[in-house]
Amino acid sequence: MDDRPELPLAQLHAFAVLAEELHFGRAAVRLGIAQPPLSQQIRRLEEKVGYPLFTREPGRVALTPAGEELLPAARQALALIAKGVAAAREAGSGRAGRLRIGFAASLALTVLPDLLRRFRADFPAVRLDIREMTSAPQLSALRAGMIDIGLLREPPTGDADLCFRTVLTEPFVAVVPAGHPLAGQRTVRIEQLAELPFVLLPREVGPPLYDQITALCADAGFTPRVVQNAVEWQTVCALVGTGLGVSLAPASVRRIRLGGVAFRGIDPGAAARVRTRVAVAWRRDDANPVVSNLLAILGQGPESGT
Amino acid sequence: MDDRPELPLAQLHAFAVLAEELHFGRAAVRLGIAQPPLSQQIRRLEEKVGYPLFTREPGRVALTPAGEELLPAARQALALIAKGVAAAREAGSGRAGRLRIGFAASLALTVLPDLLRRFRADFPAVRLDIREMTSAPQLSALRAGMIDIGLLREPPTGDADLCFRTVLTEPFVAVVPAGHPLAGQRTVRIEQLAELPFVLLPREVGPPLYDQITALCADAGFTPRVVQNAVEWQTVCALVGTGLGVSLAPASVRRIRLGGVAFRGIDPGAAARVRTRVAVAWRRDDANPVVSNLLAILGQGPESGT
DNA sequence: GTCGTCCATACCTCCAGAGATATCACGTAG
DNA sequence: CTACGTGATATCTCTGGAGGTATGGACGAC
Repeated sequence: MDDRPELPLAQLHAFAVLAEELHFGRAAVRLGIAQPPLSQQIRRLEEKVGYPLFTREPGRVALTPAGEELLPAARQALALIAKGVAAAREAGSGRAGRLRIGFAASLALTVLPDLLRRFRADFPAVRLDIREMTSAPQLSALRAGMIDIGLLREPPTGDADLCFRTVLTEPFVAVVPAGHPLAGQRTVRIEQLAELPFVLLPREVGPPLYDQITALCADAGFTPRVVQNAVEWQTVCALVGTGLGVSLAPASVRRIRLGGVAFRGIDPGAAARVRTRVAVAWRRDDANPVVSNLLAILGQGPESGT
Repeated sequence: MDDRPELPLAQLHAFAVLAEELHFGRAAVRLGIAQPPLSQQIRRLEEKVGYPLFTREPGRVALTPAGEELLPAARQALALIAKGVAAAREAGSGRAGRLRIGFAASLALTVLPDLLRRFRADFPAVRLDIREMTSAPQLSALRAGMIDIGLLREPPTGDADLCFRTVLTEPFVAVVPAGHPLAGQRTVRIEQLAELPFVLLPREVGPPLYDQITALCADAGFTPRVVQNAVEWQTVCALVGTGLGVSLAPASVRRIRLGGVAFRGIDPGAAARVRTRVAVAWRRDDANPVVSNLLAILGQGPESGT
């Protein structure tokens, strides 16, 4: 069984104030109580400590050596607790604390910067830990409590522990070497990619997105011949730029500025209307108010004018 | 009016223990109470903070961000107060604290070392500030609260604010140059000093002692012709050693080992029975228990065998 | 399903202590 | 001397909260 401190904090506060004023009357006024209760508080405290803390010679109140020893401890403890409670309230309200965000690399150029900027504007005291992760690891990191927020593509549906909300949807674009004949067209039909070598993300990085891309090809009557994998879209585009092959990618890869690679819209038709979804993910039972605050900001929709 | 903290320290303790155990049952056992009261304590604390501090998912208790912020503050504050109270008790009992001692230089060779050694043996945690001061300044320093204990010669009587207790008495000795004819005698009669130049302390350093010495001379039928003042007995003896003159000094100056100076007892008679008193002085109203402890040690009398 | 674990809730007792007012005791200043 | 300032004491009220027991509800293990 632990030792139990039996000093009410209120008494220590009275003690600290009296130690400053060295005058029962004035100290009582500062405390907002009458003088006799203050005398009692101090007496009780002295009883608990076991030794007098003040000398009361008529006319002058002074600290005893024992009081001298207790005073700095009392002051520091009071300050610590006041600060601790304030910090806890900040954290409790979501105005402060920590938020660990995992994001897919391709989003570093689109939704992420805007989101971070707006969140930081509203909650400057929240420490943001952002780390780049592909989609599948985000889901397990969320479940393990390693991150609080995930930003990923093509969220799975019907997850028991996790919630998702779509942040934006975007169509696919064809990624072709700049020198390739297809780069000369304004738009590309998916069938035109049928015979070409493909550069794609490995399926494990994000199965739903991979499946969506292969489904696009299947609808066009072929199975893409993947000659090269890369775990980031930046790399995929760079490889396409070397002429290694072509790819199908979410439209936001257009933001990647690389020489030797061209992005072309998909030709009108069913395929052009297929869009990939970017979603935010969080634990369904996460009570962290910082998470709610971030979701609220996302809920306001993208800032107008940007 | 000051802000008044309204967190009982006991609740913070319960919080800290629960934060370690993360289990209401075990934490309650450690606190020595039943589980429901602990739940209530935590609930009350959460109400006062305004936000939940723990998440209670069935099977697992965990800290919320707010609890995470509060915990270190609570821990530190509890430790601080425990230490502060312990220190106050040490100081209150006189086992720790500070003691400022003023002492006459001539006592540095006699009562002071023994006293300090014995006091430190019993109260090793007390910080001793010792400073050399002549008698008169000791009295004002005591009254002003600059020192707590004085060690001086020939204390005044009937002081309203200060108390004195005689620590030892000692006879006077004649201090003569080693080469002087008087140094050849086993004892000296005071009359034999009548025509010789004197080296003495200035009267201001300790009027009663000075008056006592001149009274000795007056009883022997002469007024000493003082040719040189020195504020410390060490210096007086050194000057006597140079042949400048002779002196009458408390016997403990024999401890001063200097070449060229001889100490000789006073010849039997009334003068040989005159003794100077060394006393300890303290404020009558001083409640500092460290002072009482030192006086108690002095009260035991000098250690036998030394 | 049943049991066991674990925390919350409800309800009760009880008292320490916070607060107030009135008064006393003691010094000091006029 | 009286008046005032200051702190301690006496006495009362009242309530917050600490503690208990009994029980409920949710979940997990088997």
